[in-house]
Amino acid sequence: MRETGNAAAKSADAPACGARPYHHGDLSRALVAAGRRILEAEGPTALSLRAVAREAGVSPAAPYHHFKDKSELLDAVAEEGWRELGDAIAKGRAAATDPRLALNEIGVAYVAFARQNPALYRLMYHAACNRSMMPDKAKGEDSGYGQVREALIAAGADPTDERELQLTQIAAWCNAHGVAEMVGFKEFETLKEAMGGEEAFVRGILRHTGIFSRRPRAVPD
Amino acid sequence: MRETGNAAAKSADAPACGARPYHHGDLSRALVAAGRRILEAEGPTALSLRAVAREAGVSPAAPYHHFKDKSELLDAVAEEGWRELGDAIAKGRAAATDPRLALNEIGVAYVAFARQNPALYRLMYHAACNRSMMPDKAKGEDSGYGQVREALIAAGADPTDERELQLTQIAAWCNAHGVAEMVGFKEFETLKEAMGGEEAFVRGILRHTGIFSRRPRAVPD
DNA sequence: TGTACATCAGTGAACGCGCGTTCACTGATGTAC
DNA sequence: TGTACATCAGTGAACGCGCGTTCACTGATGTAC
Repeated sequence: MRETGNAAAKSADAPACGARPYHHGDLSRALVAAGRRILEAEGPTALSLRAVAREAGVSPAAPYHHFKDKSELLDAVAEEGWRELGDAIAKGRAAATDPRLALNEIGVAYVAFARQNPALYRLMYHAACNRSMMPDKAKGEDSGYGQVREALIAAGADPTDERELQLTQIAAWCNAHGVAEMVGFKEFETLKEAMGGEEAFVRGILRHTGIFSRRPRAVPD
Repeated sequence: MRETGNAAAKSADAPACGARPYHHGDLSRALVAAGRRILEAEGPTALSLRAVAREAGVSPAAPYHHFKDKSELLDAVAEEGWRELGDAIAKGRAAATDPRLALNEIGVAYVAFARQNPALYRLMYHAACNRSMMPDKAKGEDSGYGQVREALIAAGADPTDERELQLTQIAAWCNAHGVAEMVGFKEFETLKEAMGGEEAFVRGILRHTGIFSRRPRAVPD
């Protein structure tokens, strides 16, 4: 079942060697990757510990050398998701020429990520629901959440009014989450096509949620 | 296990009789109710067909006389949820004195419902994800979705621009969904308390999502 | 009003399944001397 | 450089579990005559 002639597993901290060692070398990482593959291909209900081990070509007991239990493995998958979401947002933000439009691009990037990884996104949401909202790494400046804050300030939000800033930040995040989860509904298919595709549709919705098209000061829209 | 001396099951279409008949009389309804109870008490993972039958005091095979399979039963539970959400929204809408504020009250009522029935709300969302967005009953004028549309028009939205109206309607729904799902995050606990409770917090977020505090024409906020 | 019988809505035992987790084990690795 | 040994990271068989669903059954109901 195990193909020993495979490409070498790439390890980050263990010394990288040419041939895949008997001891997998980076099973921890491989399991997370396998989890993502299952998530994308077969959906969240198929994401069992046994399935992940199977997908990674390893016995069902092997994961226990790397994760305390199933939920710890799932957390690791979710954490990778948060990291990637942060990257996607950074990319979207960088693509905006005018800082006032950055927030809008962040929204589009957020929704796009969730749509491209729907099952992963659900898992991330669930992981965030329990314990803290997001893993610590997703709270720093370069996290998606942190970037929204910076983009808001860059767009003209008052950085001295902490409460208002936080509320706006939360509202933006809620909006993006809502759009991300609902944009795939079949009900919207007709309108989506009439508008020339999903991205245009998403932009249309975001445009209506005030916050993403916020201007520095009240300006008639 | 079955207590035959119980209060009579109340049946809507079968002739109501004093003592609970051997044939349950309204098992279909009782199963849906049992499903809701499990959902609220033990969460969505506990919602198995067997658990529902158990909760209803009936053998695991009994539900098959009323529902094709598990998912049909779950759909019935979700549909009841959509009906109740519609009612909750109507109540919130009616509570607003000024039609311009109705949309805001709808948002608050929506979020409150989702927060009071979190597991049911998730189930509803899932049921809507597949098949059509919501059961047919949830699309009429008195459905939550339909009411948002009317409230928008009452608040001054242009009823002749169908596309814009639809986009606004969708945006409002997305916003409410996003807030409903994220407002419970532990991360927000501090801010929530500082604002004097969850409702104030929710109103604060909704106020920032333009759409719920929309005025007939552009007015500085 | 009484009886025969079809139909309905239950029962409870059984099926096969995949799951999370544990266990004693073993092969490979790396370190001390 | 060679050997002994502790440690690490796998194996595979087994556990008990609850699940969805099927099955032959049976008790209650309602209708025809």
